[in-house]
Amino acid sequence: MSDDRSTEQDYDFRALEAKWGGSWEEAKVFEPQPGDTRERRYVVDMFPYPSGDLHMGHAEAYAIGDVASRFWRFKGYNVLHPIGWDSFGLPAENAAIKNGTHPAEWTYKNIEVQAGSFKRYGLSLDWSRRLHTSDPEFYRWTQWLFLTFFKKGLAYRKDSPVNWCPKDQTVLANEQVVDGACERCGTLVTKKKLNQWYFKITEYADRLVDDMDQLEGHWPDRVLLMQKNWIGRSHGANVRFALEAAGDQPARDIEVFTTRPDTLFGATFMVVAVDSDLAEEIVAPGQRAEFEAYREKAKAATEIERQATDREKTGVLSGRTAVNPVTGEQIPVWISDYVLADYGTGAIMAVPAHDGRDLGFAKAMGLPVRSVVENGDPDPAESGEPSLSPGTAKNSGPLDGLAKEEAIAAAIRLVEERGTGEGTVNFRLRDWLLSRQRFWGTPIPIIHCESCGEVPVPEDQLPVRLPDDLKGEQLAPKGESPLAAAMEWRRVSCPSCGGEALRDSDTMDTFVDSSWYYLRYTSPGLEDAPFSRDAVDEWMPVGRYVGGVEHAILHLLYARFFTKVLYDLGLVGFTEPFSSLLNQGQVINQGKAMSKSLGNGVNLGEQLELFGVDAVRLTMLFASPPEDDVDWADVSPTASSKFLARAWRVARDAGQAGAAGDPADSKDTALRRVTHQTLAQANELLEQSKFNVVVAKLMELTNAARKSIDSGAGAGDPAVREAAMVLTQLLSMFAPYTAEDMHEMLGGEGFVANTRLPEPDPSLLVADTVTAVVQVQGKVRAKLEVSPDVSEAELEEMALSAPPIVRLLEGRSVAKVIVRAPKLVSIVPGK
RNA sequence: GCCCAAGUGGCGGAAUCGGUAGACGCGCCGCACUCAAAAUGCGGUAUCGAAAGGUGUGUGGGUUCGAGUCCCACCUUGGGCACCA
Repeated sequence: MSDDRSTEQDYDFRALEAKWGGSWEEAKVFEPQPGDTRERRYVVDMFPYPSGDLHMGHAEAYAIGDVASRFWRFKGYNVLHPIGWDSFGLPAENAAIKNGTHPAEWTYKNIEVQAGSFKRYGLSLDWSRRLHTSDPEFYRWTQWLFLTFFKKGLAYRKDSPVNWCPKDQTVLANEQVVDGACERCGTLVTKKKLNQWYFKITEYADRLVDDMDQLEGHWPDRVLLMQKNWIGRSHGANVRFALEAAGDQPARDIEVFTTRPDTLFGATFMVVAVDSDLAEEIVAPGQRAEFEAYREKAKAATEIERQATDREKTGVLSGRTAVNPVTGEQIPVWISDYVLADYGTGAIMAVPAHDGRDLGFAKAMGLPVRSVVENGDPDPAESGEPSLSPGTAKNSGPLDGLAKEEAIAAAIRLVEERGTGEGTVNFRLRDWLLSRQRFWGTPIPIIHCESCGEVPVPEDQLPVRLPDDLKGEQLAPKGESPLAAAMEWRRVSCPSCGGEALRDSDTMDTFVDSSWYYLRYTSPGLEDAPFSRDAVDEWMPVGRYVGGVEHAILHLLYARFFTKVLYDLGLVGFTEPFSSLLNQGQVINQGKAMSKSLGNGVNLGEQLELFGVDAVRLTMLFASPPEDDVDWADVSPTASSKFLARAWRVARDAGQAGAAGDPADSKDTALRRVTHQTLAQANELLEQSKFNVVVAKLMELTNAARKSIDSGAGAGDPAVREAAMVLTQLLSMFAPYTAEDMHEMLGGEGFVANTRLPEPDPSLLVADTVTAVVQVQGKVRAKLEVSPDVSEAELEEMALSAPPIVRLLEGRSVAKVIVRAPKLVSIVPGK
């Protein structure tokens, strides 16, 4: 039994961090070099927002990206792994208002703090490509891209009721409204009619769904599913119902969208959304007073109330009658708030027998219910439950007897022949509202001219810079952008007619910035374009994109949309930006998200002080698979520290023993096997991002090497040296400081980060004996040590003659023997 | 309400294809070193049983020589969507 603490020199993470800190950046270890022709790989971590210093969540996310990046470097790829900051956004503005300063002050101060922490954290980043979205050199190109979209007709302005956050005093995208409240501050969102800028993302809805095929298996299934549901593509038909003339109101059509045209014969009334223009247009004079009262009531209901799906249905008669185009029946047209104005056409045909909501309304208003699907369900008119099971059409004239899918097709043909409708596709997705009435964002580069309308700022006048003399209170929200009041900044001459004109005073949603930042990394400092086509095509798509699931829809959908538009414009040669996505879990504490109010926050800086960078990184990665949450209360950075010290001592001892010679000559083939198997397994596990298992394998390798040093071949054996070197390389992905020191102690040249992983020796991957299991009736009854290339016949023979088996089978016949050489024999005894 | 994912020791978690369940670590127990402790090292640790042996991957069923893994139903937890016609 030996004690490996015998030398006075011992593991000291503080000394290591001091010794190796900054050396990688100085030596440009992680900067791709021009002219490097090796295959490229691109690793991007979702860039941080500069609020305060890095926290535990960052520590996990960036550790994950770092292992991926270092692994590819070890495999010999030319790897790009950049960093930047998502540095526009509200918190900077709120801080500026509070402190009477400009948002840039707070922003860039925080960025410097975070950059320092990133460097300390030992990440393999290329610092030369660093970007900040709030830099004019960056947002100049955000503006250029906006104008490019604008010229293509993909950016437009319209008046519409928008989500408005009364606290933040800004509009919100649909995606930023959660349960009727502002995603950021939790205030209940109200509707406000405003003139706003939109990106026409709906034009790409089909491709955003279809191109997910490319991502299947490379993105988490749930993210793809969430996007699919969010886009909400549904196939169906638009059907026009003739609205009869009444008084001096002329006849016209009401168009509805339905996914169930097969139930058209069961449409016994229609419903128009109360807040739609259509309701306003068609309501009969006699019903107007009642309608307006109802509309006021509906408006007063909060979004939460309106969305409660189980509340009693309400509505008023429009006083008008429509004609069911297939039955010729006259049916009443109702107005209700259960129909959405901004989905489909804002009006529906109601088939109460086969739709729960329509049935609820029919029951409330005493309207007829007619079943048109034969499916064995009880009659909804009596049961009060909608009949939803698939079946065959009935009471439906020409459709009778057809199964659901055929009936749908036949119904579409029917309305198409009669010119009263057609098959169509509808989406839940709405256009992306991108303008914000706030200061700290990319100014929208449009000039409004009385005579010329919306005029793009000429390219040579970009960027439209934010004024830097607005401070503190001047930035306070007033319901319109703080820029609106900066008349000196706004007043310009029209680029088209030279007359007096005003700049657009809104800024862009920061998701516009993050929709293309990963492209800019490929072309740092480029002055005449946002990125070079050659550079993006060389690096893109991103081979490993790491970030939280909270961006499953928003950011990732927008970035995919941008990429498709840029592809159509010929600016990039690919249609999907991120070919592989990894969602890391959260770092929590005691089963709950860390928060000030719970008082369970863990401070990253403190953890780094206590245990060191390497131990914290290792703890994060060993705790669980990267996509699972890490509960800091369940893990032990102390244990990581101990392991690192053990590993470090292995390298120290091997280094001090000064081993020389070919590992192939070592007698310690057991250790060599472990080394090469670890190498092979680590390769496979890293490919699958199973970092926690890789760490377990490294612990086993460390233990095996320790054993050889203490009670085997000894520290001077070349097999020990080999083990120590492989350990050092693999460990460097997780614990870069410790590993650089181990590399040096082992007499390695330069940085371990610059080495390549050796190929495992295939002859060492097969053991000289394997344990074969003998099962009787599925239970393990004997184990045999056999050669890995034992024949099936031999193995069967050995199994049947093994004493425990012979004993068990005494007096019984053998019905069947299944042999899977060399691992298993399964015996089925007869009666 | 609809859709999805996951349930494995005291804990975090392992387990290519259906083939020895519980790797690795934490915690705990014991031992060595020490005056003692810390640190370090070594050993043990699913469960019932003295042992032989039995039982065990949320529950109940099924397929199979063999199921943590596949199928069906259910329970629980987490997530997404939520009057989207």
